[in-house]
Amino acid sequence: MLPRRKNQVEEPPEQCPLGECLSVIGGTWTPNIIWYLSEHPRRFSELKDDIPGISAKMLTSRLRKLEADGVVERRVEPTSPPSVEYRLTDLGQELKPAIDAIVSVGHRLKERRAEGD
Amino acid sequence: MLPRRKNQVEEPPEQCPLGECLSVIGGTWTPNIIWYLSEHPRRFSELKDDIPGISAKMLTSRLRKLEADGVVERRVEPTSPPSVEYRLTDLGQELKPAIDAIVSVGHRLKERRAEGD
DNA sequence: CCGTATCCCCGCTGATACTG
DNA sequence: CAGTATCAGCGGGGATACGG
Repeated sequence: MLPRRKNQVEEPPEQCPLGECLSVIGGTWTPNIIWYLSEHPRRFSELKDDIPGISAKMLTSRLRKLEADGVVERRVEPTSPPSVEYRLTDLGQELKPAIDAIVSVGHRLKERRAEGD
Repeated sequence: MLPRRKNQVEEPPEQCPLGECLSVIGGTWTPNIIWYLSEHPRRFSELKDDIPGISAKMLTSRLRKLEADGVVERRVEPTSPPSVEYRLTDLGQELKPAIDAIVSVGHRLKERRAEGD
């Protein structure tokens, strides 16, 4: 039988660029990574240690995507034990207000639920 | 007048409640739905028409989840042609700053890419 | 008009083992 | 230390058909 080909749905014209930003910060671990990097640059293992539960694979995956999105810069220190530092780019810094806003409302959501909404 | 908010103390080693909020606005269509409802209440068909490409299934699914999250209220008008109106709750309104911040940075991401990033 | 039910693809994510 | 490779599972999301 013929392999059923998924209908190619054309991208819906986004009225507002919400998808643009959420495709950047929308992953499971991504916002946490950005949040930690927004404080200061960190090395791979530091991030892995700061974010309990994340696997090396996912951390790599997310960092690579963030690099591709131009929000994170990867800097290799050619020391004898190799060390790689990640930091937010200028563009990445612009995500901070959005992250902060999300954190803020996130707190209220938790409070609301704690109150037995 | 708003009651004075809790002091923003720095978060303990606990992770920031990004997931709390992103689990609410993190769906593919969810932010758009919230965005449109933040302007004014809309009916089911209006939303479906305003958001090109969304299926009834997803619209229902997202609206039900937003209801469960307490950010959207469903109001049935018992008219002869049945009509259902959705609107943001008070809690839902609190998401607007986050949405706005995301929209804002979303614009910059688009601009940045348009510049031949 | 306002949904529900079903099927199915595919990308995200985890676990584990391996490399420079 | 900083990753890569591979297998496997789950759940989001789309298409279609049907119900109130």
